[in-house]
Amino acid sequence: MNQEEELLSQLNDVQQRAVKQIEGPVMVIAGAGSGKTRVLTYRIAYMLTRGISPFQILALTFTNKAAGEMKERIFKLVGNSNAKAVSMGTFHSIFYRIIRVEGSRLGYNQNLTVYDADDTKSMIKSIVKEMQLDPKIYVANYIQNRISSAKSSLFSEEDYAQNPEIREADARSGKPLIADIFMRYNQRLKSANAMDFDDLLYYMNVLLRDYPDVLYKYQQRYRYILVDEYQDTNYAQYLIIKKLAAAYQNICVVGDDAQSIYSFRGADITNILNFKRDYPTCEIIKLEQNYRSTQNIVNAANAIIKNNKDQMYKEIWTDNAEGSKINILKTGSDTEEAFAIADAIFEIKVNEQASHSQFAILYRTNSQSRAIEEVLIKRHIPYKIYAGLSFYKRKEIKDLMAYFRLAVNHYDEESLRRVINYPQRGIGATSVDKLLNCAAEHHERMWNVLTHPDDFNLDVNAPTKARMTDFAARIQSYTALLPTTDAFDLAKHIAESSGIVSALREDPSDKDRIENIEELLDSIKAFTEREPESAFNEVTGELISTYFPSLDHYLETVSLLGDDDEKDDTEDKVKMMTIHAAKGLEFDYVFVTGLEENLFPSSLCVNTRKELEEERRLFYVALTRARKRVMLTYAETRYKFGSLQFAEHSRFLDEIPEKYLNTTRKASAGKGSFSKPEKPSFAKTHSFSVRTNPFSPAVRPAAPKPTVQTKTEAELAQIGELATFDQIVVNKRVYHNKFGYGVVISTEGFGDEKKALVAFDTVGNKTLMLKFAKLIIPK
DNA sequence: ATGGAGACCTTTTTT
DNA sequence: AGGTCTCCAT
Repeated sequence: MNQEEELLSQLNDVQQRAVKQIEGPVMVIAGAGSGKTRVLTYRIAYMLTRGISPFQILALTFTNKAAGEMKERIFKLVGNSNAKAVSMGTFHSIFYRIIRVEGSRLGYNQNLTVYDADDTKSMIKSIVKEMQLDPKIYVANYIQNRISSAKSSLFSEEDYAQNPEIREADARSGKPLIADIFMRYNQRLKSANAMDFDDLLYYMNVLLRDYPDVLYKYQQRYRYILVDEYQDTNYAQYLIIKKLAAAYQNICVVGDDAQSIYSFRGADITNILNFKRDYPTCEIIKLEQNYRSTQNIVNAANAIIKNNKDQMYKEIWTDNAEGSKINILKTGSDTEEAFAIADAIFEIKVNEQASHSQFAILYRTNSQSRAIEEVLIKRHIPYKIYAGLSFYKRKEIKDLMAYFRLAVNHYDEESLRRVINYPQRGIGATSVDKLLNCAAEHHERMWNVLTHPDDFNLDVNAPTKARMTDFAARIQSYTALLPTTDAFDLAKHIAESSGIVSALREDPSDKDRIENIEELLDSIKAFTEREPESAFNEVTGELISTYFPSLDHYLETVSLLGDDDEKDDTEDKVKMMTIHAAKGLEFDYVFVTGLEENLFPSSLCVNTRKELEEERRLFYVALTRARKRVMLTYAETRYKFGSLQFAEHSRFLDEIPEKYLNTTRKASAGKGSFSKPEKPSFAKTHSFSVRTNPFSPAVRPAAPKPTVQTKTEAELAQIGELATFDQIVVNKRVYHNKFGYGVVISTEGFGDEKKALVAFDTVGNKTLMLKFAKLIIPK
């Protein structure tokens, strides 16, 4: 067999079609677990074996991880040398490279800095302050969102300011000045020689729109274009692809409309739904065979997604075994939910000889992880939370990187403001403010005022001025070292001479931070030693022989990196993450937790059909992560923002046909540790009551009517029996003659000294001395 | 200038 | 509950 035949022999018929159709527009609808990555990588490998130049191939992904994995797999198929020259990466990283080459046309210079969400947020805050607006009305997050959505839809700041709908919407929301903020925001970015993430896409569009030679160049260069996760593209991405592909029309998009879960970030599902309209001659190939999950899981997931109106027809099926039915596990509280999960993990581990690493616990929101984490610790179950704070977002890392950035780009004001007095060097807030105002008055960059204070009559005292000059000189000394000192040596030099490390050494509690800095330096070391990933001239494809691993190159590669999330599969740990984070991954045993109304679906996403359908797709994604088994859990009570909330089970649970479930959903009386004999509970009587109005401020489900008047002995007897001290345990539902219904949160002490903290539905938390408080256990 | 106490605000988030 | 931000007291 030749290489080509060998590649094809490893694919099913439909996959082969998707791989072989390399000319013309192709859309591959890849159901969950249908071998999407396989098709993409084999397609590229196939093109290479057919003699297509790797320089002509552009493969776009959403995550660095996806790009990395694909690269690795292609290397394995066709060898390093050929595959390396394929332009494969995230939208942002590929366009960032092009913008660095072409940026002078946009008024940017080579040392372009990319501002991350933290940078832009702090910039917005500072603009709001500068404009003397109320930061409680002009909330940074909100403004950030408005600007980001605008840019993703290719609205310039003028478009934004002039669009009547936008003006009206902003006026109605009491924030008529967002357009002005937007304008200043862009001015600041430009003056800082910086772009935000959205700009990388926005300006790429500008280049292709306004410079026909640029359009022509990249159309000629990228004759074969592949796009992963096409359902997640926003308008800016969509249009770039469309323009680049216009000349040769060799465009292959791969995606699954059923797994579109990022519309809140501007992803536009209509891009995939309208592909046929954009490319009437396109071939549509559906990968419908699922290789991942059992029949039960596939069928249940199909049944769920059928409830969505916006979708492309497809019939996902599998040859795999029927498999276990799905378990639904109802518990009294978030803590009980966690214990039930721990029990189930233990049981499955024993019964099916599974290892911890085969389990994943998924949730809608990160905040749900804590209760689970606490219990897993108690039960000595090793776990790893994939979440939240990226390494690069840690304060000490950002601080040090700010020095790096400033050394490369003196106009990077966010970095300048961050480190001008860190570590403390006697340039306090007042002085910085003076510097800022002075720069603003003269329409000058902060850096220029800093280095020439007298030219601008900067009003600070002589010692402060000297400290400022010192600081600038220090940064300049770093800049001078850039061309000759490699990234690691310079980074190390900066870490030490800037005083960051010594400042951290002073406080023993900062030991972790020092370790993080060491870790960063290690990774920079690895960068300097690594063979350059793309030492090609982006335009000509020429090999660049004079590549030097400098700190500015390091910043270029790292500025678009999320977390390295060493997905150490070797570690035998249960994995915990949000469902969003789980997309694209698979596990043998999957717990989907918190299946409660207002949590999943989220209370913020049930107002429109589109929102609800996205939540449903999210549920679909969650289910289809599992190879062998799915366990769905929900709790009747849960702490939310510190207070106890009652919950109904999620409507999604009702959408799973009974035949795929292990137990009847109302009374989980089956065997196995998931099921608990159902005790008379609050939820049983109330969980099917009328849904609460999502618009009403009281999100919590209807609680029993507050008892204003105290009741007689006889009436109390109707409610339940007087509790003994022993019966008062955590999560127990109780009734108090004055405070009404509540749930025990914690207890303390024993016998006559025993106290209980009770969360009452109407009057909040009370600590009660049990020998005085006559608590009743409701029937 | 700096730190501690209170007020405030909470989704998901590939880049 | 917990993290972040602001403001006031030192």
